[in-house]
Amino acid sequence: MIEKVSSFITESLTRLGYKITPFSVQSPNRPELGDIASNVALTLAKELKMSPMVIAETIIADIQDTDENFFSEIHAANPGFINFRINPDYYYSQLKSIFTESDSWGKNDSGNGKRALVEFVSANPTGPLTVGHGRGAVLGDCVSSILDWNGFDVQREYYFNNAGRQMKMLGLSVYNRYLQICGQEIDFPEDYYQGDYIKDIAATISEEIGSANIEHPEASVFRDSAEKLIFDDIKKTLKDIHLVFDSFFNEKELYDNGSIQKILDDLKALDLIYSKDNATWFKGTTVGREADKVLVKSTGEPTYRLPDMAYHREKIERGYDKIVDVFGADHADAYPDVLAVLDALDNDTTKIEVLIHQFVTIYQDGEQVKMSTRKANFISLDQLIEDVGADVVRYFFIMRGMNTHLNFDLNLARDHSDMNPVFYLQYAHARVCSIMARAKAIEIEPDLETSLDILTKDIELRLIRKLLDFPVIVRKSAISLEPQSIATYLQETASIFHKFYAHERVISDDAELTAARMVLIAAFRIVIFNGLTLLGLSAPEKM
RNA sequence: GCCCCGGUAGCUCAGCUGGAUAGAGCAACGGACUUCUAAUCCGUAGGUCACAGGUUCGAAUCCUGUCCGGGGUACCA
Repeated sequence: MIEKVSSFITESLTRLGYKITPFSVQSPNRPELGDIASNVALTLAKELKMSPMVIAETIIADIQDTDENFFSEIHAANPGFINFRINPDYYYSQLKSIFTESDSWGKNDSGNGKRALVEFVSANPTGPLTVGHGRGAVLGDCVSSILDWNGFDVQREYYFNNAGRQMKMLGLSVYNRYLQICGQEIDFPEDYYQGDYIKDIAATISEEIGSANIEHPEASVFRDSAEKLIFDDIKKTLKDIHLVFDSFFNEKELYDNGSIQKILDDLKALDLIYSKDNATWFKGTTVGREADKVLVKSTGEPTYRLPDMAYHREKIERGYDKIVDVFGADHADAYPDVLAVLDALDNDTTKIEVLIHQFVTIYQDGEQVKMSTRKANFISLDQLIEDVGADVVRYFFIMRGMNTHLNFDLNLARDHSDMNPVFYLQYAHARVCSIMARAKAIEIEPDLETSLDILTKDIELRLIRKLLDFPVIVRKSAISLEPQSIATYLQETASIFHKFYAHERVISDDAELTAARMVLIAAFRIVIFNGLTLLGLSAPEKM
């Protein structure tokens, strides 16, 4: 609809010989002004040295010439806006197309089947997923769905590293707990993993092997069992939050296939690395970065940056058209180095889009809970899901913009009452299903042959217009990659429906009106269902 | 010090590629269940959009500076 109005204006400008400058076409805040408004005359005023109102009138006169009964009214308003009123017949016909398209209403093919890779979570198997991981998990999943709805061929990938220093520490942490279980009095080192899950793993190992490995801190059983048990736990958590990855990528591959070495070789060929203090440094400063960074430590181990670089190059080489990374704010400083190196190595980094989400702060009983995998006190994502359910967790994580700090009030989330905004959406769906079930029982079903021009009440037209916005919202979300916009839209749409419900009856003695409203609510059900589905939320038929 | 995010109603936050009178939920107060689900709806009240400049016909939105809060600034990931 917006596109349609937009092209009417553009055609008119061309006919009038006006220069085509960027202008807005949107629905105004105040509905009484019109269905669609444009500022085109205001933007042209300076260029044409004419009064905006005069320009507006000129354009209106010209547009009316090409009118195809699409507009019911066009008028100019101070200081120079053009307000359009759309013929309700257009809305009625569009409403029916919602019904026809059903499950695919809202989808578009602007992605044109291009391949997109979304990398997220990517937690190493050193402990259970935290609430912080949860935000990235849900965000990444919803972003993937958004791209999917916009016609991309999407792959969800989890990147992990099961080697290196962190894993070594994990093995030793388990070993030390194992010693304690075997009855030895030792001081558990402060910089080891403190969580209770380490004790559980140690206990499991002790049951299997007894005290056989007391003398063998380096025995692979500690590290390997820990990795396996923790990864199993992570995968269970992902499943519980209804998240399915298409691929898990092990950093080890990058060593095995030589791509890490290749980054170093290529950088060396470009004279972008040097040795200092027995370590290998990247010349960040010569490519515009603030500081040089170590890529290979004096111990010979790479820092995390190096495999990240190799991994991103690998992703580009795999041929994706769009590569999305979802990181927590703690990674914000790392990715520019990665991009800088890829740029220097002549890779197309415009394909890479990095989404940074701010931290999650958990409040419990009015008190802030600090989270750290290494320390004992954190609330795992798993516990959270068990507490409040996957739908609530998912919704809480995407209902706020990703770059604001998220205050997650546990007590509120646990509250299964009307405080919980997820239920507002789900209740709207359950309600509409209930009406439809009731209607079906008396053999009334939505019928596309129904004449809809009886739907003239303000609340009905508001609802129709809102429903028709859904594809626009989906399309916009592909640009912002911000699932919150979908959530906000659904809240607004559900609100209009609830108001409609409270004031008007669907099933009544008026057969004509009943039939028309059946089409309306069937269309609403499709929109709310599709929106919930897009966000990975369930759409219950009863509550 | 430097970098990144944020500062909008009592609280949690929308709105931010500039548009017409700044919105929602919760909390407060007052109403609506013999009715298709009251997990809902209606009403009242609540604002120097952190502050100061600037750009513009027009700024919560863009620019600069200041203040406050969070995060980052490792040969940890």
